[in-house]
Amino acid sequence: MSETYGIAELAREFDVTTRTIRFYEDKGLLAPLREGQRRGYAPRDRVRLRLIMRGKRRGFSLDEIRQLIDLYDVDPSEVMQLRHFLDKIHEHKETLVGQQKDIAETLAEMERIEAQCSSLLSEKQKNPQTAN
Amino acid sequence: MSETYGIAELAREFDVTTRTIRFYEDKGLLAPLREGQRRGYAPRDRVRLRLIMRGKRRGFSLDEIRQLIDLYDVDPSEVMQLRHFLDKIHEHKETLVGQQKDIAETLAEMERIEAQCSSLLSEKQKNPQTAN
DNA sequence: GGCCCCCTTTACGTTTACGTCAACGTCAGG
DNA sequence: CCTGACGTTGACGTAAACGTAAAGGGGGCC
Repeated sequence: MSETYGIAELAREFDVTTRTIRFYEDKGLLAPLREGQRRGYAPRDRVRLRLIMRGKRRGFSLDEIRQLIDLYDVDPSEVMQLRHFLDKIHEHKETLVGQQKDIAETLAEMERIEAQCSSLLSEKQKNPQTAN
Repeated sequence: MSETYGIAELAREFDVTTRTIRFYEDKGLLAPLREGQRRGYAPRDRVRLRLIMRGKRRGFSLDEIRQLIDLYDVDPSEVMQLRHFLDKIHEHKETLVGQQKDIAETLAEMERIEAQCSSLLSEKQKNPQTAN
């Protein structure tokens, strides 16, 4: 009834080990409820875990990820330094835009190589004997 | 006259230590010339190093990065398995597209938070006394 | 009761990506 | 000749991010 997930459940859903999930808790990335001894994961923990995975895919360290999660987590009604908060958001946005540029460049190069390569392939299929 | 860089020179340019550069060589990511005992880095090595840094920023392991560099490095006239090569490119492209999506999502959320936050800020500036 | 499954903590092992230190060669300048 | 900057290899150290094994509690069910 309490609408919480077990650790194994969560682990299966995100395709990680329970060890990993506990490790994240150790590092302050997750903070599940305790039902007696057991951990109880609420929907918000699932959201957090999703954020963690997304961060990892982009190569952030767990430490960086924790800071980012904290951005999501701030209760705006209690924020003392809204400006400072906005600054951090701006910073992160710039990082993201930089990464987008990086990726776009790489993608462009990939497609250049790809085109060059597949034209070569079709050429070989026409006259397989021709060296050079 | 030989147009090569010293290791320290390169290290300064990319803001890494010489140790790091030698480490990359150990891992097969760089292959500088040898001038006697010393390493001589040609422009192509600089290009490689730039690729390495870009890969790292996106969270790829050195091993993955080596494979990607090899993609750039293949001499098309000697490629035996063009198809396999194209497959790898496709794979990598999909990873990149996935990352783009990740970033786009995050950016959207950042802007949502930002808007919400800055509207709160302007509200507080109008009547600073009002709690809640 | 016996078995299975899920959960717990503690603790040591592993891989990656370097840092750090030792011990030594080499060459230019004073 | 001495110092100092720069270079070399080799070996050991370390932080991050888990894996893995040990040792055990608790519940369900047949």
